[in-house]
Amino acid sequence: MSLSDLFGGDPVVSGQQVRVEPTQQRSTARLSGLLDAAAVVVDEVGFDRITTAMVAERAGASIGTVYRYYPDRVAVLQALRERAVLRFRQRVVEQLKTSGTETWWDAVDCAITAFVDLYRSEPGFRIVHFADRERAPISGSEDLESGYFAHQLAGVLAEEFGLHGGPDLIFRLEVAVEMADSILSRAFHSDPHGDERFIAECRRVMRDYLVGYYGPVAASV
Amino acid sequence: MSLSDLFGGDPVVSGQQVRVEPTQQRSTARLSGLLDAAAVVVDEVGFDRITTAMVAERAGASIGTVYRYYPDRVAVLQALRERAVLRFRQRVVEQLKTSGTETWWDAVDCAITAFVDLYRSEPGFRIVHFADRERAPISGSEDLESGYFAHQLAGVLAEEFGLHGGPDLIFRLEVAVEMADSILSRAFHSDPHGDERFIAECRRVMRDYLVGYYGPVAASV
DNA sequence: ACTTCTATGATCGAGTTCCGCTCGGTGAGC
DNA sequence: GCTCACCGAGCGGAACTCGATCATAGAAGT
Repeated sequence: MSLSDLFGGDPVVSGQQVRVEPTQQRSTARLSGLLDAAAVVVDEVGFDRITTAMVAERAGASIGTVYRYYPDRVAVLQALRERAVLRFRQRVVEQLKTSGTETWWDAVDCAITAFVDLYRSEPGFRIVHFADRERAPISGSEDLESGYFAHQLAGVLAEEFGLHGGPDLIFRLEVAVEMADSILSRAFHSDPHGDERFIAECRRVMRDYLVGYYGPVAASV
Repeated sequence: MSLSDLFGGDPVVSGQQVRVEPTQQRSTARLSGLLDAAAVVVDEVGFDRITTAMVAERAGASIGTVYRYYPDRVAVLQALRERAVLRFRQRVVEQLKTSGTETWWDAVDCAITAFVDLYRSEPGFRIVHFADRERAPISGSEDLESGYFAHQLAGVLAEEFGLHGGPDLIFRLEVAVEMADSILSRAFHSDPHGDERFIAECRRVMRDYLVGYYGPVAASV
């Protein structure tokens, strides 16, 4: 169970994301082009002022092309969100490899950093956010992005740093992810670069919360 | 500065909420009837599948009536949210009066309880949530519901329980409110009655977080 | 290899449907 | 009778469809 396995792959949440999987080369470019356009437009006009026509025009495509790939307006934004989350995971993996990761806190800290970077660099992410509660299926915990991510992170922390795994760890991590997401969302609400006070407080809260259960960082079990 | 002053009144956020303030008796009933209908419908079909026609029909009114009171579709949902938040404040005041409130923690605990009650009893609140980040003005902290509420709560805690007031207290309370909102949202996502594990964890997190800054509950100051 | 040739993927955009919202006309309250 | 409240057909615009048209990959022929 490598890091790439844990953090790669499709999110569980995705209903049928695209109507037709593109096979030709140009269409793959179209698809990502549509999402790029959607990202820019959603940043400019907001979540519910965005129209399919805007996205199409910005991407240099026609309306029909948008609907070839996405069943409706919101599906486009959902896809945008999912792509961003995928990039988040990749960034976490990247940072876990490069920076020396010795304790479980280093890993969590990496995730927070990646999250912040994502908010800063990914257009539209401020709007679509990390988890979409609205149209997630109302069943198990893993159907939520936070739950899914918590699940994965629990795997890493248990395997790589010997934290005691199991449902308790997953539960606490899900709580942690929810908290981090909300504080960081707040940090970026009024400040495109992220209010450092909230970001710092987020790290502190995460650390205190998890240390409370899993002991000081230095002597992780 | 009494409790009722602090928690009553209109939220700062509200743009023009209603177009015309109703003067006759029946129209007041219509207005709340519209919100009741909106609450039920939004629970059934979700935030962006709800149509003004649905609300009108469910309330036994016509389209025109909806638009007499609310400028657009989202304003209805915003009004629904604001009414719910108002009820929340009233509930907090009520509980602060009835249950013996001796320490600052009692007050915070009351707020959490009221929040949980609100999620349980207020239709549509699961969907419209506590704070509406999307269309809140992007400026100061008090423009957000969480910031506004934190501000008020800070006033109470400082005045009534002698906590050291000022911007730091407000900041920490805003972080606390954001965390509580997210954890409780999660608690109610898949369980209409609220997952007790998340609710309990919410209390614990709040307590630990605030105790870290303001000392043990027994010896407040 | 190099060129057709063709099945199918991809694109387009006018047209349809549906929804948000207006407004002039009608009824109810003071 | 004067104003407030209500209605609902109708308008504009956005979501979404669908058959016609173009592009591409890869097979078949030379």
